[in-house]
Amino acid sequence: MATQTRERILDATAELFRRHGYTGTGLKQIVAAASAPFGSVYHHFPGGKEQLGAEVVLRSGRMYFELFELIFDAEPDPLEAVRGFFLGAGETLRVTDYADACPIGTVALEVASTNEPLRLATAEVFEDWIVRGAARFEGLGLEPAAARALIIQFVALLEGAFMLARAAKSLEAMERAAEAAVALTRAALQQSVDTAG
Amino acid sequence: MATQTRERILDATAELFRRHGYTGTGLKQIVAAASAPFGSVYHHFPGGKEQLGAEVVLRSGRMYFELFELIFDAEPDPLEAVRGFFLGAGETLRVTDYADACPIGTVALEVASTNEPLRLATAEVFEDWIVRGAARFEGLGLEPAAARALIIQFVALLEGAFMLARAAKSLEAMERAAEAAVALTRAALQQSVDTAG
DNA sequence: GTCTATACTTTGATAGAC
DNA sequence: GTCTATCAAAGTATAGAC
Repeated sequence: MATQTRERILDATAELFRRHGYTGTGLKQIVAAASAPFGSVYHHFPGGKEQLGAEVVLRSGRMYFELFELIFDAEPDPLEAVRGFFLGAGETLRVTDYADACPIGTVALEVASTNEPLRLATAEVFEDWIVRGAARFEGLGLEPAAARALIIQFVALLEGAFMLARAAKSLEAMERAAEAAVALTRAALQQSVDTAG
Repeated sequence: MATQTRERILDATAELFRRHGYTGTGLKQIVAAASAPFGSVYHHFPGGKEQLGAEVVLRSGRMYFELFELIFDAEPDPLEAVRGFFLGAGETLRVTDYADACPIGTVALEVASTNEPLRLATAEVFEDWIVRGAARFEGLGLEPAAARALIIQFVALLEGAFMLARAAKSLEAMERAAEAAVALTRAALQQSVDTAG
């Protein structure tokens, strides 16, 4: 079915983007990994590689935020949820030999100055994470500005830790990032209690 | 002179890596930007693009750490130095229309799973920053483990903030990263005083 | 030794057979 | 509508003129 081919192409592209980035991933590589004929890329994505890339970025962004929500729904203690999210990302990294990190981060740095439609797609994903993540922290009593600041610091720590961990093939940076995120969250929650009280 | 050509090639490559990344930068693009004949790349870098890339990564790593030391030598208050370093990086980003970030970060994510010599070069740079940065914080009274943790968190925050800032073409993430770095530093210094006292 | 011309591969994209 | 054959351009690398 056509939809299945489309799905396979999107999945294969996301996988390849994580390992090789946007410019490092060829359309021929993609159709080979998706077991699809070459022409099907342009059938399903008339805009070519750029359109396919943008859809993969947006789709991956949604999937990662769902994972974030899953963990925060399951863990009542926000500090433990924060720790669990970072260490879970680290565990995925480790079991895939430090290959499966965030497909958006790599693409974001590559295209920021060269491909405006794709830059906008990465910016949209990050802003969506920030807005929806901030809403969660507001639910814990944080002021809007404090909640937004905290989630921005999370994303920066997470993406930076992905970079360091993949380069070193070590979880050390992810563990230190987890500790920083927990400390920042604890301080923000404490601050909100002090202000309210 | 031969050395000048070599320098021009290294400078041009570093500049292009920041904007287009490793796979996105072609050798033809490099020699054009450096006003050098094509053959001179292989004359000065017999290992081709890979050797050139590794040298650029190591060289850029040294330059960025020198900048870090310059700022920390000039500012006696460590909290102000931390803030100044992050905001200075943000200012450079802004005046270059969010193009001139860290040439190592982009390359690091691209090559982590595809080019082992280059991955090792990026890992070497990050580890060098961490070791030498930690030495500075130990000088302020931090335990070795605490100093190492703090500088790792800095680098993660900085690289992550570069990513978010370039995607959004906004300094917001860099400003929040600066605040996080200052807060983490303040807490670490306080902790070391408490322990010593 | 500096540089030019070229070889060979792979890229994104398209036209047209079936 | 699915897929194959092919395009022009750009990629890295090399051979050889001067």
